[in-house]
Amino acid sequence: MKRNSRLSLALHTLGHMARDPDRMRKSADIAAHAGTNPVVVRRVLGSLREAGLLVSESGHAGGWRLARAPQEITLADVYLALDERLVAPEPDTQAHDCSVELALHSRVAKVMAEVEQSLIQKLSETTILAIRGSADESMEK
Amino acid sequence: MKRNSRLSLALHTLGHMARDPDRMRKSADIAAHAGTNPVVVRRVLGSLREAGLLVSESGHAGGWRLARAPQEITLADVYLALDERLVAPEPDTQAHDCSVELALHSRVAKVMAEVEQSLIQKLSETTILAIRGSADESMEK
DNA sequence: AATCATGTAACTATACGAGTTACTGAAAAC
DNA sequence: GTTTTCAGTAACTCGTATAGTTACATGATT
Repeated sequence: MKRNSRLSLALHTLGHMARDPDRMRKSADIAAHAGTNPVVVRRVLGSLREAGLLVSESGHAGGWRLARAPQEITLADVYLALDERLVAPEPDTQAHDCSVELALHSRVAKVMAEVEQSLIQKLSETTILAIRGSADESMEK
Repeated sequence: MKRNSRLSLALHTLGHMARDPDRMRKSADIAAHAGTNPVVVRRVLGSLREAGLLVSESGHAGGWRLARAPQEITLADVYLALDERLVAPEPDTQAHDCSVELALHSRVAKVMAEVEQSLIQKLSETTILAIRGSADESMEK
């Protein structure tokens, strides 16, 4: 894996879950399908659980499941749950003793905030139920 | 420094240059003002030179200067010159054997491309001449 | 020729995220 | 109640990206 992999993994997994919301999925199976590690899956899905998108259970019949109907979960929900902001939080550069830097920061921050809002708006227009291909094959047992 | 520092450094420097376009600035002075290293400055400004935004000269009266009028240079020009794309190029994940992943990729890529265009559009509305604070103090000799 | 700037290669340091191992705890099966 | 099977999590390794640094070559001016 490389970059943006958390969001990719999350959306990919929820895309599958949307098709069969009642089925419990083990992190090991999800990891195998996504080509990664069960611990990585639990970490990412753990964030989604904290955001109220998923529920998890231990034990024999344990695993992961959607916490609500797939048409009630948008790509924006997932994006926000992962707390991955497009714009770097601008590490509050020390001692703004330069007026140019101050003016620059405020201008760029404004543009970035607008773009971020625009992204969230666009993502909110698609639900995970709408993410699907033409055929249903792998991972569907 | 940390992340996004190339763009910050570039914009910051051009913001200063816009006020006094004819003055030559040495990478050492720019680095001192920005709190970084002369080689780093030359690397970043070198990209801007390749994009036709700056010119550089060697020798005694050498240094860096704007290649054209500051009102003819927008933040978008700088952003594009650095070739830093907001959206990760989606590393063309191997073997799309999963329809969900395919559908997901095309949908997300479309949104990201739109957002990227939106960002460039917004950045193009501000010139480096417009980036200025109220007072003019440091680095202005 | 001496000086002073950029240009650049090569290396180090650091930060971050994915991946991995190894455990604990909970719930169901037996 | 013991075993099995899952999630939860800490702690570590590893790969990679980028800033920073050192060193030196090249070019222009004095």
